[in-house]
Formats: sequence, C-alpha cells, structure tokens
Amino acid sequence: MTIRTLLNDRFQAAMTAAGIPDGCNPSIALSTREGFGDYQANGAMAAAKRLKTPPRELAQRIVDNLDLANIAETVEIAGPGFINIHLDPDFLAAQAAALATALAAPIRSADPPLTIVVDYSSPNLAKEMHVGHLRSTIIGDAVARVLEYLGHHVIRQNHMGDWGTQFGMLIAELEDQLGVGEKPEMALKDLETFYQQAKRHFDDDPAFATRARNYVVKLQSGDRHCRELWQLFIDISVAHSAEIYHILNVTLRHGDIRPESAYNDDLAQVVGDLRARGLAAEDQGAEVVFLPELADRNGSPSAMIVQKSDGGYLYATTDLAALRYRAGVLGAHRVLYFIDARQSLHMKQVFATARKAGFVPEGISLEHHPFGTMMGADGRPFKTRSGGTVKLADLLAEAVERADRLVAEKDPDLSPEARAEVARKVGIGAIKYADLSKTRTNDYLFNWDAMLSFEGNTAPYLQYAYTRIRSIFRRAAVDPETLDSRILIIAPHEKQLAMKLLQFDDVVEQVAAEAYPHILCNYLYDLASAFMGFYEHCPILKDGVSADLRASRLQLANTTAGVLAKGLELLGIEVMEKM
RNA sequence: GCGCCCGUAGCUCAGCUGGAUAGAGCACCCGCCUUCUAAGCGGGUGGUCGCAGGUUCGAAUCCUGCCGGGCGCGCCA
Repeated sequence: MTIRTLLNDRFQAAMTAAGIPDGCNPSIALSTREGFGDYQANGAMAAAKRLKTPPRELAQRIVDNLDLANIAETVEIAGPGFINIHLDPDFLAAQAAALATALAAPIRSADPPLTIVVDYSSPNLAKEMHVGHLRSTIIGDAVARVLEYLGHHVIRQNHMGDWGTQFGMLIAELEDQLGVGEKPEMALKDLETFYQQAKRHFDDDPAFATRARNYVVKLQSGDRHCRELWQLFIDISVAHSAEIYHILNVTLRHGDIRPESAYNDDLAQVVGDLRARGLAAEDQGAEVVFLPELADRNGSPSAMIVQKSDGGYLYATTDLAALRYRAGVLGAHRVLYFIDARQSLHMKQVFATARKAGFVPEGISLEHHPFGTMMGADGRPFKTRSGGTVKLADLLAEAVERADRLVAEKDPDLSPEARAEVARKVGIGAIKYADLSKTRTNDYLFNWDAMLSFEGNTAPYLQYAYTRIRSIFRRAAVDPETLDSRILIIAPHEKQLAMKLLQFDDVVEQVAAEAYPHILCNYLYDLASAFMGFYEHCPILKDGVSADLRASRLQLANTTAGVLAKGLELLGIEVMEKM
C-alpha cells in the first residue's frame, strides 16, 4: 500500500468517526512547500462548504479522530483548514525497504486482474512506417507494459491496415512489373517508391484505375491469384514493421497482429445486425448509422457510413467487428485505443454504435486515448527538408548517429563496441523519451538538440543517473543483491530521495488508470534530480562515513537504481552500466 | 455553419477531481572538479497563467462570452 493510499484510508476513517458524511474526500496531496509537512489533507475545507461548518473546526474534529501512530511525527492544522502531515523518518525508512523488496518482483498482483486489450501502432501495410506511427507505437507500448507490470492480462492488438482499397492499385502495379520480368522481391525492395509509382499510374491512367478497382473486389471475394500477390505485400511489410519494432524496443510480436483482413468475413453480418436492430438504414444508396446522441445543437444526428453504395465496407465497419471480437471473444474489461486525436469523432461514433448494437456489454470500458501531432521547428507537421514524409527507419538511424557523435565527444575512451551500444540506447531512448515526456494529447515540437542535449528532462539524464549509481557499486565492489541494511533518514537529501522513491507505486497506478506516460517521465526526472542532489551532498564511499551510514546510503542508491531501471523499462527505454 | 483540442517565463514544457508565495529545463549571469563519472551540483535574473465577466473563503484549474491558432464533420483510412 502506498503512503498516499494509507493516508487516504486513515483520513477517511477519521472523517467517518468525526461524523462527516461519505462522499467527502480527504484530498491527500504532496505538500506544496517545505514548511507544510510532507503530505497535506485538504478535504476539510471542501467538507466545510457542504456541511456549512467552519473548516478549522472540521479539521480539528478530523485530527482528533485520526490515528497516524508510527506513521506521522506531527500533524498540524494551518491556514483556513489545511492539515499538514510530517512523516516519521523511521516509517519512511521502513517503507523504502519494503519498496526495495517489491521491486525485485517481475510483476505486481492486481486486485482484481483485468483483461485489457490495447490497440496501438496499427501501420498501413505496403508502405514503410513513418513518423506518424511513432506516437501510437511507443505510447501504447509504454501503457501496455505498465498494465502488464501491475498484473493485468494485457492483449496487444496490432490492427494493421492490410485491406484498404489501395491494395487493388498495388496488385495492378505489381502485376505490370512482374509482367516485364521483375522478381517480386526486387519490385518491392523499396515499398515507398513502389507505392508512389502505383499511385501515379492510378491517378494518370484510367484503364489502370479501373483494373485496380476490379482487383479490390476480386481480392475481397477471395480470388486466389489476387490473394497470392497480396500476400507478397503483407509478408514484406510485416517483416519491415518487425524490424522497426525491434529497433524501437517495442514489445509487439507477430502474434499480436490482428489485421483488418481478419474481420473480412464478419462485415456483412455486422451490417446485417445493425439493420436488424434498426440502427442502420439505407440513405442515398449507402448503409448509414444515425446517432441522435451525437447530434449537433441544430438537432441533426451524427452519421456514420458502414457500407458504401457500391457494397464495399469501410473502416468503421471493421472497427465495429473488431470491437465485438475484443469484447466477445477476447473477454476484455477495458479496451484502449491509441489513435490520433483527429479520429476522435470516429471513435465516439464507433463506441456509441457498438454499445447500442449490443456488441459491447455494459461495464466494459471503451477508451480512446488520443494524441497530438509531432511538429517540426516551423510549427508545422514534421517533414523532410523537401516536404516529404519522414521514414521511421531513417529517423531512428539518425538518432543513433547523432548520439554516437556525442558519446565519442564525451567519452573518447570507450571501446568501439561499447560506444555503439551506448549510442544505440541513448539515441533510441532520447527519441522515445522526448515523445513520451510530453502530454500525450498536445502537439509537440520535435527538436534533436533538446532531446540529445543531455541536460534537463531527457532520457540521457536519467540513464546517466543510473550509470552513476552502478559506478558506485563497481568502485565499492559491493553486490547489491547482498545489501540487507537498515535505511537511515537523517540528511535532508536522504529524506527527499526517500520521499520521491515512495511515490513510484502511486505514479504507476496513475499511468495505468489515465494512460499518460508523461506522468511517469516527470516522476523519473524528479527522482533522478533528487538522486543527483543526494549524490553531491551525501558521500557514500568517502572517508569519515560510518559503516552504518555507508550501508544505508548504498541501500538508498540501489533502490533508486531499481526504480530508475524499472521506470525506464516500463517506458521501453534501456539503461547501461557505463556511459 | 456545427463540433473537438490548444493558448502558462525570450524558447520548450509541467502544473488543471479549485487550495497556501505558479514550477522545471534551455538561454543569460555568478559560484563549485587533488575527494563516489562536471553528460553533474548550488545560486540569480525572468511570468497581467490569451482577454473580459461569473461562481467561491480561495481560480492557471470550474462556468459563460470574446480573441488567436490547430484539427474534424455520410460513401479514404
């Protein structure tokens, strides 16, 4: 149990005993200032408003009924009705020791463990992954890792786009190229170029376009020849994305792929069910779901097309089929979607329709967790100098190159192998952290220098804090596994560090609930800063440090390393022993 | 036209279930390496929290209106 939870429970009990009705929140928060204790309870003032009682009087009644024996040294009422809590250093020390033990476990035990489907990455096949796929991929992966760490049953779903109308055009192009003797692996060597060629033919040549449209129909009705050509694209694309996931240290595996085509056979039934329930109706030749609950202020309902007038299905149809599968077959309690904010209306429509159609039972949480756009220095969506889409593979390679130059400059003595390893972890970590550390829902500016500057809230700063700790243990020749000493909380920097360490569990829980990885990033940065202060002000191995104090500080340092490593692992960022 | 999101220090960003004197990094200025990695630490300068009302003991945070920017709105995904 975290300190915050513990305090919340104790205050809740005290409020009940003091005759304050349920529904009044103790409102436990970290204190905002040195003199106001470690934690504060602000609930008395809100309760005062409801009960029409002076807040200080309520605060006094709460304190009179409060049992914080062995937890707090002192509790005082301040200002209009703040209750300031000064924690007992021995309690802090004991909690820190418990955290060290908890960190050793690979996962926690959730109560109750939930089945949680996480939909993320979902690239379009037959095109290379580009920067537009980065945010979904790494944010979704971080949240999936956090949920898994807390003991939930996480089912990753990579809803790859392998079934759109563009495949007709790609098949037509491939057939033309094979016709002139190209081998498929050569023709598809550069997916991006191939796609552009096909698009050009599609736009410029009406006969080609007609052929392409026919191929879509043949493909979706199971034509064998089309299927074989289509499969070539899929295999190459899947291999490409697997390579990107590997470089990015993302946990998506082949078994997590559940592409759009997997729902092909369900689409007619989805539309049929919608019709049968009176949700879909024919309108201008198309099947449309009208949603009065999403009507605008003029009363016209929101409309979502589920079948085109030519009989074809759309991504809304596929999403509905996927939702039914996730709730019905996979048994999800929560379904999390990490999809661009521009899809917000679409997601609302799909969720509302799935609920009304009974595809998703009551009580299952459907959550769209949107994210903003990555911007270039000009404040426009991030592009290459010539205005093209930035390939993810190129971006990641550049990150490692830039990191390599910096590592060579900072630490020329590293062996080439060690340097390459550090550069890889620093470069990839920097690019991921720069993204994960920003509020998910906002657009953010992509800036190489800021993310690789090794100063401030960056991955390298956190990685550096970790290596400093590991260096201490190398120098001391102490195996952290053998540490079993009492923690002493005496110096201010020891207390600050311990306090920060003990917020880890709260932070992880919050990320699991709200799906905002930047909360974890900001926490880890605060923790690393607290450690740097501790490192500068609390000598460990130097002369004049008693054996007890040295052992205690080693324990604190090691627990910090444990939290940093675990926190970064949850973000999908690697640490190293030296840098 | 309707809807969603954003506007906090020169720059990049936190803080938003209302809480005490709005924080951090960069940049700029001043200190700290014979002592655990200076990719570091300590200190300083810098803010009408877009504007105007409202609710409240208390508003960056909630409500309304306006200004500015981005995005979306039936046969692409």
